[in-house]
Amino acid sequence: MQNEIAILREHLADHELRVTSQREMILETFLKMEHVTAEQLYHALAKHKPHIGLATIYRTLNLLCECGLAQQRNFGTQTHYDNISRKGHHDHMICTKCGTIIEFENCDIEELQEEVARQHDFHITTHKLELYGQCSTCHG
Amino acid sequence: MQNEIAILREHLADHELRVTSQREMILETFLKMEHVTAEQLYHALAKHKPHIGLATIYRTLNLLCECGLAQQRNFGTQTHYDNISRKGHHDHMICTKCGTIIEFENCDIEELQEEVARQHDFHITTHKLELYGQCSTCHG
DNA sequence: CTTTCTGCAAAAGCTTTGCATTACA
DNA sequence: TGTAATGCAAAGCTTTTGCAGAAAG
Repeated sequence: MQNEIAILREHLADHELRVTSQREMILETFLKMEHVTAEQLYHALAKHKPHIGLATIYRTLNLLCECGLAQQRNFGTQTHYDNISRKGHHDHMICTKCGTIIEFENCDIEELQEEVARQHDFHITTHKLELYGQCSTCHG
Repeated sequence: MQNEIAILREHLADHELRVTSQREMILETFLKMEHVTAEQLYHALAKHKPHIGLATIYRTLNLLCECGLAQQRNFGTQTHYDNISRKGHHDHMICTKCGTIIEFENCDIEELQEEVARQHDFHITTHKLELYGQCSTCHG
């Protein structure tokens, strides 16, 4: 966690932006949760003093994406934000019945992605893989 | 194309919905385009008589998703709709510099996805894979 | 002290919905 | 001739933006 805060601070310094208690508090809470929405963060921080507005949450989440700590995902109607620094890249299975989200990682798939990219002379910087279907409790 | 119209008609019949000139016209235009937005379809059909409203486009695109002819994708801010019946499933590389979208298909990746799903006792019904980066003309 | 940040409220986009009219079956 | 579909406009949601006051450097 100290590491992530350092990354954020460095990014802020590089862009002549300021370290604020809100930004650090949002990052701290973000790191404790998984594929979170802005709304969820807002509620998680509701008791915080001083009060943190939704606009600040969005602004800070965009900052986190810029410095490589977070990545946006569009599962349903709302945008989810994923921590990609600590756990490394991972992908998702989404149960379309109960909404459960299972995270997984697979190096072989990533390897094949690189191969496909090479065939098209394309340089991958990031990717998103989502499997939709039914989880074990939902397909009887 | 006759095939897709048949699929739509069957879906409509099964659900006691009606065949209309708008629905068939929207499907016909949809099949001619790639990863299209509702807005783009609306403009493509602007000259059509009678005039087709944006709400009808959205309603019909949702129908096409329900009967397996289309799939939603969230590339940027707008939702794109993909034809998944004729070409089978395919995935995308998106150039973050120029916005070019390259389509590809890779059976080996799909094979590995099934394997990962089996490990988690998960049944895949559909998936989305997007590779972000720079295309050949953008990475010098 | 200057410039950035914040919270609030208003605005902006995309998509959905309500309703009167039109059109399918 | 009854029910569903359409077009329009209004509403709904999520996200962004403008602005005056607060805070960082």
